[in-house]
Amino acid sequence: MPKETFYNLPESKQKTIFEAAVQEFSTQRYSDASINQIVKSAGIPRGSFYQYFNDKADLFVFVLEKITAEIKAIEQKNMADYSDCDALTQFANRLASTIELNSSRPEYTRITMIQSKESDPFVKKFFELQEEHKRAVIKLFERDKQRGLVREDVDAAAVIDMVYLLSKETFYTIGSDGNAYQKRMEAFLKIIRDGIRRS
Amino acid sequence: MPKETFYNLPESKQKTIFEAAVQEFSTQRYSDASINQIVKSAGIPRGSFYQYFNDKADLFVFVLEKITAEIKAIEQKNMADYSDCDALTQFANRLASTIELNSSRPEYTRITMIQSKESDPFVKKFFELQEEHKRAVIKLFERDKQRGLVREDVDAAAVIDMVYLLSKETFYTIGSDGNAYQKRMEAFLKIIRDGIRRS
DNA sequence: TTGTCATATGACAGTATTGTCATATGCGGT
DNA sequence: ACCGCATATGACAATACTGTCATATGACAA
Repeated sequence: MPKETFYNLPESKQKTIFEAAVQEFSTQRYSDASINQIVKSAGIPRGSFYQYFNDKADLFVFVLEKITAEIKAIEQKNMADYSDCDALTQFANRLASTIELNSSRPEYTRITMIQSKESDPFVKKFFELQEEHKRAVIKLFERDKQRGLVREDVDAAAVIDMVYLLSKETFYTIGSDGNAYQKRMEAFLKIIRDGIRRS
Repeated sequence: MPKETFYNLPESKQKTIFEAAVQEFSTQRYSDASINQIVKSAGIPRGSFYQYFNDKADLFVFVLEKITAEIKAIEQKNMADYSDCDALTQFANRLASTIELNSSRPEYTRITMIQSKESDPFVKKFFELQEEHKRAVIKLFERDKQRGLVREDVDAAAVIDMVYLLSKETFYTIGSDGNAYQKRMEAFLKIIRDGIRRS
């Protein structure tokens, strides 16, 4: 948590520091990210930084919480439009929300891409698929099975893990090009859809 | 390439240094790996290291080439037994060779796991699916289509990318537990198989 | 004007890294 | 016994990083 002094700062200065941090964390892994670089880019003295934040971890959490909040907001918004679709479509759509953010704030998604490769458990936990979310999607699969869209024997958890993993990695490698991502994921999803469909 | 002085060393000492490097690269990413740590663990003075190798990259290439050669050897051996299987089975089997190595030399697979997350392009290129391999597997898919095992409209390249990606990531997250890996990959492969099968 | 207090600042200590280099060592041949 | 050469060695320079701390600054209140 940033110190009180940070919140006492004029908002413009808060933003300058935040943006400098975003810039650094979107190009360097957490462990490689340099406070020196951030203060230089924000144009504040090194000493001041430690007046605002306890340490690098403090800043990192601050930045990531702000970003994940934005992603969640977009996800929520998109969720509504798809509430009647099959489980796979809904899940894939939720993942695609990141792509939407990519057009307005590409640095945010770059942070996701870079930091999700960090092995430090402290960083890792920000990028794990929440068990709670997973359970919700499994429920959707149950509904699909009852509807007769999906075969009874399909391992829903495996499908979810698969799609999550494919999406994350595809996004990581293809990165900025939202169209290419969508196209590739469609190819993957087609195969999976055919694999779980009731014939 | 190691310098001549390295190869002039008694083999036991060469091995000691190699093992020390394996130890370091199996626990630290390339950029974080420390020559200091390696020479300490090998029990040689820092100056000597630079007598044997030009720099860290030199050592890294040496270690990785040795390891990939071993993996390839196991792959070749396993290939033969599966030459009549369908493309997916053969490809999955080839990937599983890593698992076999895992039981005899778990450090080697740990290197694969850790270093494949490195963003440095110099490191990255060691872990890319070779285009040449990919083409070979696509040919196998063509055969499967002719045999009537696989639907004509299936995008073979997508299937390969998918399986490669899933395998790599599953191995990375599950890691040491070969059984769990196999089980998980079977769940994934079942879905894909059903997705590409000719009904 | 003076005093107080939050904040600003950059020098500093401590630590780690890589690659170089001058010198020491020891072995093989003469 | 001696010489020369390949190799062994650790001190060193250069660099980068984090977090701390004593002091400077400037705003506001009395």
